[in-house]
Amino acid sequence: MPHASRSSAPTRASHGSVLDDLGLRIADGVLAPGTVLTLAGLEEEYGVSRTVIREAVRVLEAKGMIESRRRIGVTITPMSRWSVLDPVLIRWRLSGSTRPQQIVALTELRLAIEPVAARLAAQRASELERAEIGRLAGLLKQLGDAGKGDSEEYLSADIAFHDRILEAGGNLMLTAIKQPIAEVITGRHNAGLTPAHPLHGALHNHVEAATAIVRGDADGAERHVRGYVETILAEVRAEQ
Amino acid sequence: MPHASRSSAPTRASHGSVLDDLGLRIADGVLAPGTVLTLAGLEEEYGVSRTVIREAVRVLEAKGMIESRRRIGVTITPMSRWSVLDPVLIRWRLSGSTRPQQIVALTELRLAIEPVAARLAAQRASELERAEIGRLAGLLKQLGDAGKGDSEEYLSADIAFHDRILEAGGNLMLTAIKQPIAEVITGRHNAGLTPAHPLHGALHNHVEAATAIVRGDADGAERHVRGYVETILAEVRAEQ
DNA sequence: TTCTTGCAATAAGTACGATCATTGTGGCAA
DNA sequence: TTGCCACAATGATCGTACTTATTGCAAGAA
Repeated sequence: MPHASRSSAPTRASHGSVLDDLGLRIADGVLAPGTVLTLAGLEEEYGVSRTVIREAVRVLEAKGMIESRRRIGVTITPMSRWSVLDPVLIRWRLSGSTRPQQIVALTELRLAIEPVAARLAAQRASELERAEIGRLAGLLKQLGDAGKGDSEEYLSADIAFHDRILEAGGNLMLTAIKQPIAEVITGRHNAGLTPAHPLHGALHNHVEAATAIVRGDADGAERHVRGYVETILAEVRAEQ
Repeated sequence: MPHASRSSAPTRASHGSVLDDLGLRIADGVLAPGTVLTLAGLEEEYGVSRTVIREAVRVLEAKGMIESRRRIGVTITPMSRWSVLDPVLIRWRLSGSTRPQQIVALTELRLAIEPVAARLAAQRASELERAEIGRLAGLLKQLGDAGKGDSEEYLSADIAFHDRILEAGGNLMLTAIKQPIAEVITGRHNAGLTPAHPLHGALHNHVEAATAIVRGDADGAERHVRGYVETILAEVRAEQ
């Protein structure tokens, strides 16, 4: 028996919602790899036209999540072929049941990317960028010392700090993980996982990293950024 | 006057070829950010139906390369919003006029990812994976010493070596860059940029990295992998 | 029995025309 | 000048029809 229609009322923004729902279900494993669907079935299930289903399927296919073959249908592909760095896919996986593992995987990715971005930033950042990174580090320190590590202000300064470093690295491939990182930071903040008084070592590393970037010390920048990402990684691994 | 049709003969595999051509033109800057197209115009230009154009547009939209708005048309978005880690987009950029910059950017990404993957591999790899990595390093050494650094055999062993390390790291987000890396390695090989006698230091680093992974020495693995990626980075920067 | 060949069924791929929905723009009135 | 409103442009969705590739199965040959 086919699934019941998921949208009793005529849905707005069909493409987006179908894509999002399908993507979520696949990313979360509800539709396991190997599962075979048909366009006709999806058409009925979502109560939308062929066009909408096809476009959603094409997008998912472009992300490597499904494979469409004549005479067979639409097959969910094994996770090893997914474009796991795709921002949208990362969001889907962060909102599914595998969120904890995703956060660890993403933090490992941060451990790879951020120190190198910091090194490049120390070499390439403009004066404006250096000043801004220094300013943000000072703000973080000030807020942290004042016991406001769990405030909205700290959160936005934290995100901005990491964003500016990634940007100052001057390599778009390194800045590409900005958004997922911001989402993880925000998620941890909203879950109450960021203490009012940040760990002294981590805060110190932030300030030192900024100082190193400002004065063009590539080794120092890399080392201190690695230092605080390792702190975060230890935390998220412990939380799992 | 609209462009002449690009396909006089009724094209096979319409979706793929339209997507590829459009993606290439955007990635290469032939269609610059800000350029506005219309579905009708594309339909006529490629001589295919709306269905095909729409699906290609959706996929490019999912990659952040274009934005489709009613009453306006389809606009090429600024590069800062592209999903530059998308394997297909990387391939497009590697085959366009910006190939040299892409190779440098990708190698900087390797400098971030591979050492961390090697560290994780030293901690997590299975016995089978360790053995395979050791075997491949031995093969590379043997071929390199024999002056076969420019052979097909060396090329495939080199790619396999890097792939196995990324896989053994056990983090899909780190393995995601396998394919682009392989393409760059292959491209440099085919361009005659890999010498028959590989640089002694680089070869040594490969062997030492493998040894470190085999014996579970995370620091050593990370250090030696970073060593040879830095060598490669210096080379590709010099080639630019 | 076993292998090849061809037919038929299936489901995706492509095409087309109609209609809906949104939104920028220009005109008109206050 | 300002603000409201109607119009038109264009993507979004729909439904249908036709095309093509793939696969399974059956019939026939070896």
